[in-house]
Order: sequence, then structure tokens, then C-alpha cells
Amino acid sequence: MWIVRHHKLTVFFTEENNMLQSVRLSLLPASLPPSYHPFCEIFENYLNGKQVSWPAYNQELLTPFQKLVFAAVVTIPYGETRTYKEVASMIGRPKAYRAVAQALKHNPFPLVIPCHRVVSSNFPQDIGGYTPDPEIKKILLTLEGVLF
DNA sequence: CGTGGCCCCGCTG
DNA sequence: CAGCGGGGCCACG
Repeated sequence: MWIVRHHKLTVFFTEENNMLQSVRLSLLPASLPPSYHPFCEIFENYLNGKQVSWPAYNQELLTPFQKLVFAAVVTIPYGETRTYKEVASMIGRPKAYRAVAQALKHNPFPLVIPCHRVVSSNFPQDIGGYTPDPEIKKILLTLEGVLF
């Protein structure tokens, strides 16, 4: 388990075979000291407001539907948002927006798969859901320069 | 504003 | 196989 600290967020990730295995975000500071791994610098750069190229991530545990959804979500440009409905249309299933939300809820690679860029149809009044905390979603969108 | 169909996936019995 | 619960959406009042 590797840890990257930011002034507002802490990122935890695991790596194996030069691939991300999991990513987790927390609003709370880590109780463990920061650690060093080549991927840490990528997360640090992102948290400092830079656009980065993410490492590969392990897709083995993803369902076919999740793979479809995530493949669409990774194409959303930095600093832009799409609605759940728009993502559903991107994968050719315009009525599956609720299922899209379910898939994103279980995103094992937040930041890398930028589910924070997927928002409610009446954004910015309603930002849409996010785990573990919608506040993290706001922090990430602000970091990317999205205006509310 | 709130409410109720509607739709689709994945989990559960 | 049926039922149900979501990080939603839209029409309606």
C-alpha cells in the first residue's frame, strides 16, 4: 500500500506488475507516513493541478459493462464534465444512465478513471453522487478548473 | 419545490 | 428465475 498526501486529499494505491491494482481517496490525513513509489509522482503532479498520463490498471475484476463504461469515461477531457446520461449515450445505451451510475459507484480506480467528471444533469445545482464523499468530487473538479 | 414512472445492471433468495 | 435497490432523468402538479 502506497500513500500520497495532498493538502486536502490523501491517495492510497496498490501496485503489482507495474499496474495499479487499487486506488482509494480520503479526506482525512493518513495515519501512516508518506511512501515512495514511481507512481507517487504521477499522483502528486495531478494533485498539484497538472495533467498526467496515468499508469495501466488491472481490469481483471471489472464486469463487461464496467469496462464499457470506464472506456468511455477515460475519454472525458481534463477539466470537462459529462452527465450520466451522456456517458450512457457514449456507450450506445442511452437509457442505461442509472446503470452507468452503479458502475461508477464501484470504480476501483478513482482519478485514473475520472468518474468525478460525471455529474448530474442539473449540474452545478446538483453535482451527483460520489463515494466515499461528494466533497472529494468538488475538490477534484475545482482542481481541474471546473467552474461551479 | 416534491413525486412517481421508467430503465438497466448486479446482487440476493 | 423474480425482486429490488441505486452516485439518474424527466414530466407533471
